[in-house]
Amino acid sequence: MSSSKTLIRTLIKNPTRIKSKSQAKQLHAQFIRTQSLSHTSASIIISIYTNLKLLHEALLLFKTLESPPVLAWKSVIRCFTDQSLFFRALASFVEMRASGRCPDHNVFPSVLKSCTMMTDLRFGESVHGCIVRLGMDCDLYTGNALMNMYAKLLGMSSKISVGKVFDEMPQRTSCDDLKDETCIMPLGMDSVRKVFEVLPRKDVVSYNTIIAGYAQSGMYEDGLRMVREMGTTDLKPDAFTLSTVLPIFSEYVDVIKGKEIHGYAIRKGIDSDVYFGSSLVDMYAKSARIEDSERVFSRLSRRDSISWNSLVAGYVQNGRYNEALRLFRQMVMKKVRPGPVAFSSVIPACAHLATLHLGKQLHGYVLRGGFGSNIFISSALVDMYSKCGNINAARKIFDRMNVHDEVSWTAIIMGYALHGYGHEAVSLFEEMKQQGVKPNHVAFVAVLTACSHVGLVDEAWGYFNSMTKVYGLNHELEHYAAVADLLGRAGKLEEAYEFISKMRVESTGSVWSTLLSSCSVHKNLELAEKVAEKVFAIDSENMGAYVLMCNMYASNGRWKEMAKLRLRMRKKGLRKKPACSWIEVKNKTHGFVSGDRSHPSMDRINEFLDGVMEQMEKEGYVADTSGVLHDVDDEHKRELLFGHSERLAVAFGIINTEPGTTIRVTKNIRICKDCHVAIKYISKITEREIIVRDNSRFHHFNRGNCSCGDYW
DNA sequence: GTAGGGTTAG
Repeated sequence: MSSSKTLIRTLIKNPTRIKSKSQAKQLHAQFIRTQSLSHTSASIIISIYTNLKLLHEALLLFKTLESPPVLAWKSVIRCFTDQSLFFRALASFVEMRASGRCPDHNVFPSVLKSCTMMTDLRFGESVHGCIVRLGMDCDLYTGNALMNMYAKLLGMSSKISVGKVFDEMPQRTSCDDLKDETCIMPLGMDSVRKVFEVLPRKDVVSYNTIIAGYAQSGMYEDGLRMVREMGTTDLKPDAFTLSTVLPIFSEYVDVIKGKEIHGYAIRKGIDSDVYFGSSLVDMYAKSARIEDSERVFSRLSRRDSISWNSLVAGYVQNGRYNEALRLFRQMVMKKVRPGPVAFSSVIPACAHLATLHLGKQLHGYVLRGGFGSNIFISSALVDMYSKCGNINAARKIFDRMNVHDEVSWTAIIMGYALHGYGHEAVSLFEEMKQQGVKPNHVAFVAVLTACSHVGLVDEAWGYFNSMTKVYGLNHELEHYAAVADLLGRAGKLEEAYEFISKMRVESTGSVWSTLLSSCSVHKNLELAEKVAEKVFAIDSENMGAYVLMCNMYASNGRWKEMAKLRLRMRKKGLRKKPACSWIEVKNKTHGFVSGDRSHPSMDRINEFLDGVMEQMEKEGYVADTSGVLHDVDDEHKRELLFGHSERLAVAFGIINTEPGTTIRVTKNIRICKDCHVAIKYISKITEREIIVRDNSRFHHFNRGNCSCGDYW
């Protein structure tokens, strides 16, 4: 190497010439040996150390400088930012200003990034003031960083910490120009737009930043407008642009536009990008094209935890719960660590499948991973425990949460509603409002469902009307359905019929079939026939309606009508979905199909049922065969009843668990009336708490009673 | 200096 002065001159021009860590250390040693380590040369070495990520060495050398020049300051600030030590980066910036050094345009991108990461908008605004005063608001990199900061911080206004950095700064009085600077900025994306317009030259990053800002604040049309504007310049969309734009089409469920982007990405060779790949998997899944998601996922050259989770979440969104769990397991086996988002995606799969043991396992993972206080996960857990039949565990998690939002409130309210504790649900709804949390559409579905399950007609009307009058929410199909259900259950069948006929949204087969089942409960065959025609007019293949009508004809002895209806079913190729129930015993799920005697424990089950039957009859049980739709004699009907899947599952549970263990059974269709009576007796005779989840709610059987109060 | 996946209902 030539003389130190020449070396310095060469390095100032191109400090990246030093490529290895040992080279940098050698250079440093050489300067010390020749006693030529001036302020300038030290700064250059600091900057070289920073480039090579030698944080410790850079800081040590920095500390030896009495009055560090700008180059040294900016290296150190960048160093801290790169190492995610954002507070220290900002503290250094304040110290630098206090020492009278004037920052150059290389300093601000790091400083602004630190403000963004510290979520301190006030500090960021004062830095912006500083930038304007130094005339650096036209600098491309600085402007891009400013846009990013405003987009992130103004978009999350409820979560930002105002002036946190200043308050913690020990020497804050020595930096007056920062402290007093307050920019009065317009809110939200307007600030970003303003910065964007000031920039004399824009690059791809400028466009990407503003597009992402619009996309993340839900201003999709403005985002897409910027993409078009970008097209009129000679700047071309890159991987960043595309992975920002695709989620807009997921939101719009516009698979045509999404596919166009996919095609463009293939032509540009961007389709293998991990970020873009995850957006693509998500876009196809949200457009109900899960096979396309699978195809994209299988072709990804590299997969990180987000790309895995995009497909897991996609499966859940499309109701493919077992596949979601399978993929999640596969991901863990491949040593890809699931983050908090992965848990909040996969836990709902357990909720839908009612697999308590898997849900509990995931809960364990969550706690070990330190995600116990994540509000998304906690809400999902509340829902999972309640759907798996354990409302007490759900309540415990709810009570331990630090903050409750409308989603967590709704989860617990819906939980109580489904378990038949309608009054508790209604009072929680009131508590939510009291605490200033505004109920949304789903919260109203929950509270109306609660009213419906316990027959709170007046309260339900109050809530239904308050939606539009107090909260400015539209009535959606689900709200109409809940009220119609409520009227029907309460026996106000004609009123319910009128209500559905006058709904302001298009009715569906399911709304009418809810009323149909009320007609069946209240034995109103005449109205049922009218309602059934409504159902078939909308949905001619509605199995539930066929079965209900067949049942009603059967219980009225109208075998001819029943046969006609069955013929109609057969012509359409419809087959009755077999009733099945399942139960978890020792972490294994056992399924039972009505009338199927193939389970290996069948002999023991029958032996148990025969024994318990004797006692039941002593206590006054009489088989209610009215629900059996077969045209056979009563003795045969009784036998058919005893083969019902829920009864088999309950019996299996009792003979395979310790005395006193709670029995949890899940059934795919509504629990049968006679089984409901029988299980009440069984709970009393065996002294067991038995919880049956059917397709609409939970029944807690205890000491001969059921939580539904026989109102379901 | 820029990007992707999440909770409640149906």
